[in-house]
Parts: sequence; structure tokens; C-alpha cells
Amino acid sequence: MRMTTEAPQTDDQTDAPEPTAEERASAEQRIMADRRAKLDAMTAAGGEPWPYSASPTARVEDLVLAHANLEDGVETEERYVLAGRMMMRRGQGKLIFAGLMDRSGTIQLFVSKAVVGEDGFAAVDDFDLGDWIEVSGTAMKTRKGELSLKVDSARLLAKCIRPLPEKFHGLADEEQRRGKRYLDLVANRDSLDVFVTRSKVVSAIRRFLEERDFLEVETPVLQPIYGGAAARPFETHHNQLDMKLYLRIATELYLKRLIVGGLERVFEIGPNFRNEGISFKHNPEFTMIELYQAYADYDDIMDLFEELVPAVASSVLGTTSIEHPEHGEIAFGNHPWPRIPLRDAILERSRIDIDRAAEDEMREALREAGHDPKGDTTRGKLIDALLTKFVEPNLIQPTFLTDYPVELSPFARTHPGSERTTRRFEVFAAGMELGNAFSELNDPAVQLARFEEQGAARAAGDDEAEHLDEDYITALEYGMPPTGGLGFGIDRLVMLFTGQKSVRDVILFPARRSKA
RNA sequence: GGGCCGUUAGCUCAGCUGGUAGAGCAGGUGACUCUUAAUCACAAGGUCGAUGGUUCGACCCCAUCACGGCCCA
Repeated sequence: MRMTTEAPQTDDQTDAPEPTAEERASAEQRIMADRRAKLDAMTAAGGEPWPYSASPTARVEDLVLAHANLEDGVETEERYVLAGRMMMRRGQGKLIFAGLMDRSGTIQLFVSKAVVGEDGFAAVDDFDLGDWIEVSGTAMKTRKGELSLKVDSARLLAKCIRPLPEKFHGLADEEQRRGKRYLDLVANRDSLDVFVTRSKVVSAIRRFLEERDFLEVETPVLQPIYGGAAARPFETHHNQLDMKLYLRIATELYLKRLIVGGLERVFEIGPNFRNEGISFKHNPEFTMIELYQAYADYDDIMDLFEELVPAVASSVLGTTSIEHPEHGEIAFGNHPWPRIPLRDAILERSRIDIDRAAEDEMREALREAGHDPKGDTTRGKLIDALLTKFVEPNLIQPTFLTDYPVELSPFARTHPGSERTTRRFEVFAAGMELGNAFSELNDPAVQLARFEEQGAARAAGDDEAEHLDEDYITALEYGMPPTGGLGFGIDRLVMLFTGQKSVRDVILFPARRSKA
């Protein structure tokens, strides 16, 4: 039975009464009223429109893999129970062709009145696009060659009361794609695949590290002193302790305390929070992995990263190369990746020698390149700007830049005999920074001096400089073994692996202005 | 923070020089036992982002605001 909300038939009179609010309901409201009426009718007839569970025996992909080679028009006795959303339906008289989608894929349902009977056919006819359903039947291929489930019974699992986005173009509106991500996932298969890939990437990284004896740990998100990166924090307050707390901008200083404690190899995957601008490569909360390996130098960490990325890529994508929408093929399997001292890279691209050039020369070069160096108040920030402006966009294939100046690297060890250059690297691909690593500074006296330099920088106006963390110094005084550490952004790696141009397309619920 | 673009039916989009709106999909009714973005017929669906202004008249011109996108700092 079908209930409708038709407006009364109007005759030819011109003085017809104004339609009531109900009669002027929008298309969406009419659809919703119609679908709710179906639920009511089902309940009235003794049915259960919201069952507690379902019992699928297979995924769509299982059926597809098992029967891909079936000849056209051939039916099998192989029984399947599938569950998912009905995403397509074409009535064909006493036949209905429908499409069932689960996470693994989509398959056609072949529904014949002769097989499911009068009531079963009416029930399928009553399903709406988007309804969750459970169907059972046998695998077959239609005469036209479409692999299908020949349905002998079907039931509603949950009603989709609102109309779904358009079936061919999907959901295009960026505001809705990111704000109503569930709709994006339903309507845009590509988007669902991105997030499936993301999950597999994280899982593959875990496996890679666990195979190498790393322990996954959890450290505080709420920190009384934030540190480990140059960024501004989000602040919050603990009521009972009456204490200001910060959402972490990095996990670094806590993880290294665990190296002091003797855990030897640790990693943490989780959100960091930086109170900064939103762009195609920045979201205020994003997912970082940091790992620390006792007894390792930064060369060892380069080796590790160089192995990790192709291992993850081949596990997730089945290949160690990716096709970047803008930059073409990027090969992660070509070892070793170039390891270029930062000074050489900047010298080659900008003809500025960061060891010798005066700060004014750097400013001039930046100005010529169209960058206003007004905000770059320190030598370190100028070098960082030269890197960002001249070098980074040109690093398409995976590349290590090594040996960063100490003023940019307050937690990294210097080279022997050098006070200015650290055993630190950053790694780049597709013109984007992927990760940052170094041989960890473990001399407490030197670390304290670095904090003091940072304090001076802060006093001079650098609001991203590190705060003195006395407990961290105390920990180092108990002794931290020589250690290599690495941090890299999960979001950016997923961007590379999925060909997305914005972090907002690899974060399920990216930050957005609230409408509330 | 600055510049440019966008916001029209549930969704995807048209809409001319200012004369109060169209299509496809989805939804409704009907036909159809092999459809593939099914097809065919009929009927329905709109506070044109919001608020002001100009005008006899505004989706269209102007201003402000909101939200989104892209670029720049």
C-alpha cells in the first residue's frame, strides 16, 4: 500500500484557495512524509521496520570475486545473504533491477515477481533509494552479462527518510561534502575509498613498526607546558585543578621521557592541535606519528623512513610508486633517496649561502622572489623562508634535506665540532614537507642552554619559541641514550597516496565555521 | 587580513539587454520479464543565501552581511 500527500485536485477556477503550508511542502518534505507513511503502514501491518540486527553471510566483493567469470545468462546454486544500501532501482514490469552497495562494492539485484512472490515484490517495490536492506538469493549473470544476486527474499533493515544526492554526479557541494561527510561517503565512492585507504595506511604503519619492535604508547593530549614544535596552541582550563592546560602541538617531549625510562623504541599516532590558519595543507587538528628509537642516529632514521614509505605504499596500493595528479609519477622505491644538505639546496636554488650571507641579502632574495620577509624576524626564520620559497616546491621525488641550522632545531644534536648545524633532516615529496627527524639532543646542559636561547627569542617577539620545560631537563639528567626521532603527518601521506589536493579531503570531519 | 569566484527545486546545473524561473536526476501516478545514467506518458515540486537600496518592475543592477571555494600575505 502506498500513501501519498497529494494536494487536492484543482479545477479550472481562478479563485482557488491559497494552498496551506502543508500543501506547499517542499519536494524534500513530501518525500519524507511519503517515506514516514511507509514506515507507519509497515508497523500497522505488524512488520518491524527497524529490526535489531541482520545476518549477512558475505560482502558484495566476495560474490563478485567468486563469480566474475560466470557466462552470460548462467545461474548458480551459490547462496548469499547480503546487506547494504539500495542505491539504484529500475522497474521493468514484473522484474526489478536494483543496486545494492556495501563497503566492499556494488552489485545488481535481480528481482523477479515469479521468484519472490506478490508480497515480496511489493515489498521491494516499496523500498526507497538509500534504504538499508538485507537480501538473500543466488549468484547469477543476466543475459546481458551483469553479475547479479537473484533475490528470493528481501527485508528492510533501516529506512532512509531523506532523499539522497543525485546518483550520477554525486554530492558536489564542498560545504556539504565536508560538513555532512556521511552523505559524501554514501554518494561519492571515491571519497569512501580515500578513507578506506587512510585506515589501511595507518594500519600498515603500525604493522611496519611493530615488526621492528616498536611499542605503541599514549601520552597526554592536555599538557601544562606545550612544546616540540613551532606553533601556537589551543588553551583550555581544568576546573578542579584550576590550572591552564594546552592541547598538545607535538608528542615529542613526552615520548623522549619514555626513552629515558627505557622503552627503547616507541611511537604514537594521534591528533596534534595547532592554533593557526586553515589551508589546503593545514587543519587545526591533524594526525601525526612520532617515533623514537634508542641507539639510532639520524642516518638510521633516514634508512627507516626510506623503507617505511614504500612498504606502506605496496601494502596499501600494491605498488611503490604513485601517480600524482599534478606532478606525475613519484617513485618511493628508488633507494637511496637523495640526501642533500640544506645549505647546498638553498645555495643551488637561490644563490644564497646560509652560512655566510647577511640577513639583508636573504631579505633581498626573498623580496625578488615575491615574498615579503617582514615577518621573518630571525636568521632562522629567514632560512626557513628561503627553504619554503626556493627549494620546497621543487622537491617532487622523495628527497631528504639534511643538516638544519641550530636556531631552527632546539631539540636536535649538532654535528661534532659544529655549533651551528644539526643532525636533522626533513623529507619532502610532491613539493610538500612529509616529515622531520633528528638525532635527539640528550645533553641536559646543552638542552637547557637551548631553552634559554628560545626564551630570548620569545622575549624578542617570537611567539612560537619553546618554553622551558624543567621536568624535561630533569629527565635528561637521568640519562637519555643516543636516540633518533622522527615525526610525520599522516594526513599528508594519505594525500599523496590518494591523489587528494587538500587535507580537508583526507580528514573525515575537517574544521569549519559553525553555523550554529 | 587582501583579491577573485560562487550560493537558483532534495541533488547536479541552465537562466540573454531588468519584465517574479527551466532542464536532468530523485520523488508521485501509469506501462514494461534483461535493465545498465533504462525508456515512454502524465502530473507535481521554488521565500532564486540574507537584509537593505535603485526601479513602474529585480534571480539579474548597487551596498552590507553570512557561508563556501580558489589565489595571495
